[in-house]
Amino acid sequence: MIKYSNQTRILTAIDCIIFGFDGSDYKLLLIQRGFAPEKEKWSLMGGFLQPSESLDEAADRVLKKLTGLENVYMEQMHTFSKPDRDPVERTIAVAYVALIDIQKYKKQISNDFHAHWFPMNELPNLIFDHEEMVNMAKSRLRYKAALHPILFELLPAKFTLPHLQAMYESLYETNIDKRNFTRKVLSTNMLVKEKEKDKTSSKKGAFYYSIDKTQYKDQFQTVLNFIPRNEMPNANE
Amino acid sequence: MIKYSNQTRILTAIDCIIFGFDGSDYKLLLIQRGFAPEKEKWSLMGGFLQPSESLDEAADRVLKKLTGLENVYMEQMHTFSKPDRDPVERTIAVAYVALIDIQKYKKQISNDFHAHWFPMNELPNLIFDHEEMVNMAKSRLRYKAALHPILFELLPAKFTLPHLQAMYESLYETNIDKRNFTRKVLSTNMLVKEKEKDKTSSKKGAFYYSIDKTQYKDQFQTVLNFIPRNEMPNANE
DNA sequence: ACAAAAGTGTTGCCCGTACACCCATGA
DNA sequence: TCATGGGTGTACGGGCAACACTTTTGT
Repeated sequence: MIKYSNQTRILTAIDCIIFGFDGSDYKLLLIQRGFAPEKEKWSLMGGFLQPSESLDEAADRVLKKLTGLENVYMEQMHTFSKPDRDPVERTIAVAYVALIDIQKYKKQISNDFHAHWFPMNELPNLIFDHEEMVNMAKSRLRYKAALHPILFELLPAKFTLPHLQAMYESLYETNIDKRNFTRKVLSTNMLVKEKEKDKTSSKKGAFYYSIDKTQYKDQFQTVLNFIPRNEMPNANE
Repeated sequence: MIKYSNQTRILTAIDCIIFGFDGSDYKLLLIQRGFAPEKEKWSLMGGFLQPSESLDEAADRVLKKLTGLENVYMEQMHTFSKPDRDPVERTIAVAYVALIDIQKYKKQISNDFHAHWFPMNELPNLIFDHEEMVNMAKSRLRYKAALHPILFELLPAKFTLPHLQAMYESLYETNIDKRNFTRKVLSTNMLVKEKEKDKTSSKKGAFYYSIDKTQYKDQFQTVLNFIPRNEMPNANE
């Protein structure tokens, strides 16, 4: 087969920005690079695009290799391309953002990569342009979560309303009135009240809720309003 | 310098989805390919990423080559990567969306590419996965324009309120109450009323307005509400 | 004079916000 | 019994949508 002539072929990398929420803080899953350059420095989990796979497949593969998880919420964010972003040789990097239930991950931890969950405000220095990727991902998450129920992807199967609210309050660094928040969230019909309570964080105990997946899917695209108008973030682009 | 070993290097293309608005219809600028494969078929304007440029620079270069325009509103949309999307050899394509004032373009037309503006509902068949790109771009434009004053990028320096309203009505295929629309738009302080009128589309004539660029930049990130709630589009991802 | 498009105000309703007390339980 | 966090209702106000007539001017 004839090829395009006189064009430069370069490497394509995938990097995954993996968010989790532990009940009070957002965390990022980072690895310690096992190969040069920048060996042993902290980095996003990544890999190179292989000949027979699409970028989405590559991202799934990379995420699974690190966490063991499949069918995780993940979407392509942005492609980074500064000519000198990788000092070894020219590489463009397609960044993916994944939101995972931090509990699920804990069971599947693979130690091959020296992975570690870092709280968002205590991130180590990262290699290459990975900090830029993380900053963009944070800003996009804030933007998107203000409009769509995307943060639910970070929750375990059963969670409490205070837990959910803490997740929003932490992301927007604000306090939300719990009566208004509860009313808004429940009015979407996306939550199902369970019979059991979570007694780990109070004496009275807080009822567990779970997601009504049908409602969730139907309403995922809807523009919501869990965040008071004044606290709305800016677009990032 | 040492390179990464055993990894596949592939071509990276840039494709530009170029939107215009002629006063009543949205249009897309397409070219007739001058080289194989699919020679003479209609296609998005594109090119290959060169060794010393970033993707943004490549997109600017490609857009300028076709239209002569610089400093145009353009942003990276998505990277397409199906292994067989280009039959010649594996190529990933980074799609950029540009919004241009169709009047400006007319003066600068470059005939090298047999370019033509097609109305959005009369698009020809496109090569490769370019239709998928266009569909995603349409859907993202609808989403983003419902929240941010991005469509102003399509307007000439002076335009009328009926012109502006037609642009929104066409994109959302809906009728908007002109009293409510005017009030909302003017309340942003982004528009400056000019002294002259446009008499081409009515006997009475409609006042020209222009953009207050300071206000526009300040408010670009704000979440707006020109579109009635019921007509709000869905997210696309 | 009439046709065709531009311009302009008011009302009602709904949604979003502010706000404070009681409940359940373990220690 | 008391301390801790969970759960609930109301009233007010602003913003959004619905709605129709007058103005201008070219023909």
